[in-house]
Amino acid sequence: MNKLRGAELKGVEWMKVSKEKAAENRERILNEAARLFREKGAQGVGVDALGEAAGLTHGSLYSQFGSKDRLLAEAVAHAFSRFATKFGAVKDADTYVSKYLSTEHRENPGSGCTVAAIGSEMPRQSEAVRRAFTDATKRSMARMAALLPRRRGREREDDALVMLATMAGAMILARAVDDRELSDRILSVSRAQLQRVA
Amino acid sequence: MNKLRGAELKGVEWMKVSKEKAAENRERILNEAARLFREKGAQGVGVDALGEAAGLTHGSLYSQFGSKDRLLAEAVAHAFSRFATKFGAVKDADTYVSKYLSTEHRENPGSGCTVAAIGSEMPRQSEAVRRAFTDATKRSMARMAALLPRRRGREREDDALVMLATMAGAMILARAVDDRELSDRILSVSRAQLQRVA
DNA sequence: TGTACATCAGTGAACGCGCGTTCACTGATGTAC
DNA sequence: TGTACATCAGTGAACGCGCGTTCACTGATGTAC
Repeated sequence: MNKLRGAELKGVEWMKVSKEKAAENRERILNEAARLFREKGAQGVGVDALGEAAGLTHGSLYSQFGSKDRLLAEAVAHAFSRFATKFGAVKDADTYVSKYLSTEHRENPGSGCTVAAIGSEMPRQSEAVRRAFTDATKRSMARMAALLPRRRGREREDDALVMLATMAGAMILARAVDDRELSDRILSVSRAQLQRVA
Repeated sequence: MNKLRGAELKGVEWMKVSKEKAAENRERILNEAARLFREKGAQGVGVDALGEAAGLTHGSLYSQFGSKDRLLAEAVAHAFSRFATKFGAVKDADTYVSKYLSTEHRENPGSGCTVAAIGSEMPRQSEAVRRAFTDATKRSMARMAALLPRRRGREREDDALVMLATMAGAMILARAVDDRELSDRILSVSRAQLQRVA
């Protein structure tokens, strides 16, 4: 029963965690939650599985976050942020599109775009979760707009919004269909069209 | 306890349903399931609620469909089909885009596009459900392609796929964000861009 | 510096609840004669 | 056409299970003196 993987250091059986260790645990919970929610959906993963993935019991989630819903809200923000980091080095829209609409991204929703992974579940989420999602979406828009060479200001943001919608929609469709050929085709024709426009 | 709304005709308390009545019940279950799954997600609605919405008990779902999953598979096909019917009279891509990317559609997921409503839940569904989704997606592609004036054959289908992806992605984003202004903006800029292309 | 003790991250048992599914039963329908 | 009975759509109680949450407890950490 006593797993304690989160605190198994120095070989002792049990050890109350220091503030530093608690902060590490929190980060680990967020990383695993951000992955699991994207892989299995908000309702597809329970508090036991979330705790276990971080090497802790479910009770620790309540110490750190208070409820599953508040963990979800923080995990959504975390997931967006981690995904953005993966694209931090990208300096042009073409590269962004290629990377986003890749088979590598399609096969790995757990480390991928949050919109593509759980976008259609958002209307049914709490206010806190939707606020986190909305704020992150606005940041995505601004980041995408910065990569677009033509236009400026509001119109550039408009273009960024349509690009984000197209990429997310294409990835959702590509992951949803049970036909490899069609899935590949959705990715490649969307890539081609976006790179023609950008 | 004894509700029997599905069979309350002629004022009698109980009456075994005829084959005709059973077929009507089946249709009613499918209509309600197609609505509820789109409104609440595949995991967001249970067999009790599904039965009750059709005026029956959950047991009747098992007589008719055998399991919740098989009902979901049939409901997905049904939902796509009913949505397509709403667009049956549309004769050009511009009108289709306007109707799809409308606030009316955004506010009514239960009678709207299945991709927009539960698209990102599809990768986690059973083979039967995904097959129903995939078949319906192919039909959507063919129908959309038929509305596109330029190009032909495979290239026209390619354009249709990108349009479908953009519309679904835009609707998912517009429904997900907790900011009316941004939501309206996503719809209008996507409409503008698609009508420029089509 | 050493001692006494409050703090609080994490544990694990327990809770009420709703889930999907099973099953014995009901009784009008629909059919065999 | 009339009678006897098999069929089967739908009922409702029961099942085992996993869910999110609560809570008394543990014990090293971190602090007050």
